[in-house]
Amino acid sequence: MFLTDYAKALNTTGAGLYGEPDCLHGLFAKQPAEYLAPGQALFFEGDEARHIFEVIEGTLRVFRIISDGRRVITGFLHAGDIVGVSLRNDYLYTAEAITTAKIRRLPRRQFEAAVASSDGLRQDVLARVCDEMAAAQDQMVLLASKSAEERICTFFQKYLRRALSEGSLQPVVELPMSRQDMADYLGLTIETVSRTITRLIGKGVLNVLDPTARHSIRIERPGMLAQLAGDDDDCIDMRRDLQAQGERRRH
Amino acid sequence: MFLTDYAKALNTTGAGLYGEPDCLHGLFAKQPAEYLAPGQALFFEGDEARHIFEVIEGTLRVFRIISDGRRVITGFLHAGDIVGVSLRNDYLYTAEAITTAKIRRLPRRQFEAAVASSDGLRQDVLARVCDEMAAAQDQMVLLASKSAEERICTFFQKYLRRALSEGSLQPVVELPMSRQDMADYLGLTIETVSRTITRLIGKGVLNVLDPTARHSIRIERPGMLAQLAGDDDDCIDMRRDLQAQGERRRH
DNA sequence: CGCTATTTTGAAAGGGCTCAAGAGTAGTGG
DNA sequence: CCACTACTCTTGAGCCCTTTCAAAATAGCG
Repeated sequence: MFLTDYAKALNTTGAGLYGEPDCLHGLFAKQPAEYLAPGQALFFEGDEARHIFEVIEGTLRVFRIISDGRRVITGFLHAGDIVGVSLRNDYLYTAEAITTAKIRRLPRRQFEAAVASSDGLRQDVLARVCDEMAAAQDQMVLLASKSAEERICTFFQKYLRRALSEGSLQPVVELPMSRQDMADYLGLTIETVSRTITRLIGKGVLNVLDPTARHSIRIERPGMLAQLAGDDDDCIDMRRDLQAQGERRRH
Repeated sequence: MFLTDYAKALNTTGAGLYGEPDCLHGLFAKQPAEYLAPGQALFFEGDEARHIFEVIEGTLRVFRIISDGRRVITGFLHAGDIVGVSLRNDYLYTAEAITTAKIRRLPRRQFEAAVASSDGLRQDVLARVCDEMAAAQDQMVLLASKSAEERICTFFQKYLRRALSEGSLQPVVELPMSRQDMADYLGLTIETVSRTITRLIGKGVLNVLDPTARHSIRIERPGMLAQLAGDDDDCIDMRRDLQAQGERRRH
């Protein structure tokens, strides 16, 4: 069975035999698509991590349930994301569809065989793991030090950037997730999220397009949003100085 | 020059030629040791990530300075830890010695060549990256949802586990870092850290061994510490039920 | 149109933060 | 040996932001 799997991996992924692009997307391209209904889980925390998944369409939330029953969302998955790479035996979290989602899956062994046999795939995997770690770091900084307003603005700014980089001509972010999802992701309560957004509307920073569609938000003042997000990069200049000070102090 | 590096990598690491153990530690073993004084930086956030490091002795803090000048510590490094793997072009954070530290370094290219040529090394790298992601997840959960007391207890518990697994016969944790370091790591202020520890001493959970050495802490009631840390695992049973409920609710 | 789920809004309480001062601990040099 | 200084840590009081609890408003859906 092991050998069969391995052979299949070599056949379907080709390891370069078919001249496929050396990227992960190509690996999944030939797998059948699967669909998840909103609220349906892709896998559960604690389950044996048998597959790696690529998200083709839709959005998923990745979360853990803690002892008091609350939910902590550690990230969202969007089209193009791969989930399950940086895991060992078991899934560390549950992944659940927010919208209807289209995904493809690959058995772990098959995935690993393909990656082991291709430099290009290895680089792609490494790059994605690096991005994942960078995102985790940013989230730690956000949770450790930012106010509710800064968290919300950082969140919107991230989605605004995504929308613009995907060619959107208008500064409008479509948020598939609920206010509760945002709260669980940002380490806040739903009330604080709601209140903060109301306050941002009051300041003229953003606006809800249509009361009917509270998930579409137009950013009226992107510059102000960036400021309120509170990670101005003009502090980089200060860092060396601060650290130099620290060293001087210590000696 | 590229070829030289690559050849050197193959020579020194052997890719199995010399039968070295297929682990990362072996990769670094032949590099010269370097020493860092307390407070000295190993590298700075934003620097080009030219090397991978292994910590041989001592403790380092890994942190970022945010725009308002505060410091967010995202982790500590101890003997046996490798730093710099899950990075791309630049270091995302500064790494700085807390105690005198002994480290070894390997040029990035050399490291990558060695890893590319050895299945064993690849597995080791993957395992470490997985651990790093798991730790980041745990930290996000801690920062998003735990009270000051829970954070402190979680922190002590982690160090207690480490001490016991390293063969310590007494429930004593030696904390090389300052209260300020703990605060910046746990997303609290130094005052809150201090007050919380005082309160825990009052409850009889722990004790500071010697006023002279405030960094040595004896855990008087490990069980109570675990409870107060607030991540009882008896909630796993509930998770399925809760999630099943969620699905029922949605349909 | 009526029901349910989600979101918003309000008032009160609490936990951690800020500001400020005090205590304990090296390290230095007379 | 002790005064002096610098630094870390502790303790105290008041305040502010977020949470909690409660209810109203709005949206989604059969």
